[in-house]
Amino acid sequence: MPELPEVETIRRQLLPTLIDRTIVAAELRLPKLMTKWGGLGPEAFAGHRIEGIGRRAKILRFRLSDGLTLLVHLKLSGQLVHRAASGETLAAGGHPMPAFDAPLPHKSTHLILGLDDRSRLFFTDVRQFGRVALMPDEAAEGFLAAMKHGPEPLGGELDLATFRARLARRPKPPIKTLLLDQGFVVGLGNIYANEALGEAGIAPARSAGTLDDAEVERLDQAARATLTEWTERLRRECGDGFPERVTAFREGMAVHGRFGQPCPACGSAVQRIRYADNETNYCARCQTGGRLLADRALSRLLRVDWPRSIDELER
DNA sequence: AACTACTCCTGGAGGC
DNA sequence: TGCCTCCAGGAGTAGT
Repeated sequence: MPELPEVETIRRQLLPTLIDRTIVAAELRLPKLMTKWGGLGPEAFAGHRIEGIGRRAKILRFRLSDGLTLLVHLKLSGQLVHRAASGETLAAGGHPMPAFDAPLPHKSTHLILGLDDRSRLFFTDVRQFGRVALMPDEAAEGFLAAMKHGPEPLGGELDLATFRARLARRPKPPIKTLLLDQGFVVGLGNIYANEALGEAGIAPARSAGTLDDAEVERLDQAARATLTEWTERLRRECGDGFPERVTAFREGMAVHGRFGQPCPACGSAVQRIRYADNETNYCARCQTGGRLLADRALSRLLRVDWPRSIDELER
């Protein structure tokens, strides 16, 4: 569930409470958490100070003293909670289950880092998809480079020319599939890809190559704007005391998770299709790009549930 | 080479 | 109440 806005928000939450803390102990309760990505074992944590927290794509990158890097990917259900010795939650983010104020460690807490002020950082992940790796800096750089991530949408790395050029290289796949591909552009997951397509008014099943110049420009704008706006919104929503809202907050979405509810723009029911292994919500009236028939033919192949109202829309 | 389908997991929701 | 099935959805990998 955590996509770029959530991961970026967690990074900002954790930074002030973890910076300059030294790790004094580590307890790894689920070995595969650290073996899937390779790197050093949990015994290598002790004695290293946290000097910074960065981010590449959806991966948190902790810079540790003595040339070590800690990589953390929350995947679908990972969560990080920083608790003071008193039990007070100092910072938290990621999947909101278990609740951020629940007793820790939880049965799904897989890694606990003890810090020099007796606070602790808990990594909890009920579905065990998350990954943690501790590596020398150069190894971490190589590891990240091998992932061949696309450009970062926040911070100016992605612009219209770049977006257009990358799109032109892959004209065939459905545009939604491209947006989800971290090699195309990083940061978008199912939620924000749905929202970006909604904002741009482009049907998710269209082949990328069918987008005209204006649509490409709208999508480029929408992708960056969606991620930027939600990052800011989460930051504001978090404020100083509501970290549980980092991922729980979903009010204000136009199409994602709103199957059957009225599209905020035109009022027709938000539709649902399934492909690329996930659920896509979109408004069939606003997001056609004038290619409704082509979309419908494609979507039959993709086991789409078309609404009865679609025939009315075509008239 | 370029896509798509499957896989990793478990808790919660909904049907009966 | 409880059992079953489905669903959530990042991303690596296997298959076509």
